[in-house]
Amino acid sequence: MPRHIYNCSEGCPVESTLQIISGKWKSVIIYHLIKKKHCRFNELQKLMPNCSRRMLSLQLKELKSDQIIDKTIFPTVPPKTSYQLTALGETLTPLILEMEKWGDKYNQLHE
Amino acid sequence: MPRHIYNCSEGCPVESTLQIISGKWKSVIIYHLIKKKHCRFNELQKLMPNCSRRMLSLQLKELKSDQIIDKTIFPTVPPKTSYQLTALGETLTPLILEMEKWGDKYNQLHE
DNA sequence: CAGTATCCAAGCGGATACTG
DNA sequence: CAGTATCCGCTTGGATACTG
Repeated sequence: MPRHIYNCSEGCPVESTLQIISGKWKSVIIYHLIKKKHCRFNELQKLMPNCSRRMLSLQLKELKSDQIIDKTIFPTVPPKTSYQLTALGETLTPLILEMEKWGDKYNQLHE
Repeated sequence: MPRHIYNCSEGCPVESTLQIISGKWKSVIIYHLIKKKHCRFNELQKLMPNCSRRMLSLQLKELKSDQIIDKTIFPTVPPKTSYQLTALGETLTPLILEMEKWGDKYNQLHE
């Protein structure tokens, strides 16, 4: 899987950030994990009706490999999982909340 | 051109923000326009060596149609253009600077 | 419940050549 | 200089079916 979308030209830290959160649904996932602290797989799905199960799975996997989120598996029947932010992931909170703020204002303008 | 990537589920303003800035190079363009106030086409190209002329053109066009940037054309020979943020575009500054900040810290961790 | 595997279509995006 | 037009390969991502 190609993870070198941006070559991160020196002098542009924004590209480094994009490297981590620019996946189609990543910042939305992080947003929901900020709000709810932890979420199960199907719970996330309901919060993001336009994201397919396949895509959700892929995005979660990349976020995990970038150490932004953690996954806890409870070996029960039926199986149960829980996704939550890591310490690194939590440092994205101010950024994601800025996205929320801007989106709110933008929606006010356009309704 | 399909602009309805996200259906902007109610309750998730982050999706609205993504609708505007999630293009592959958009936040990088905005970042440079924040820093330099105005930029010419080739100037932006040099700042973003990994973005092709074609992509740069497309992203600028979308940002303009979303009223995030403006374009001034000087009818000289050779032709000269200048891109700058609109008032709406400037409201993205806190968000983009958060991206810069996070990228900076992330780069420090990983070098 | 929480995923993975396979298949396949659409469109993203690079390379190249051309224009005002 | 500042783009646009055309071609085309490759990835993205949906649909569907299957698994522990």
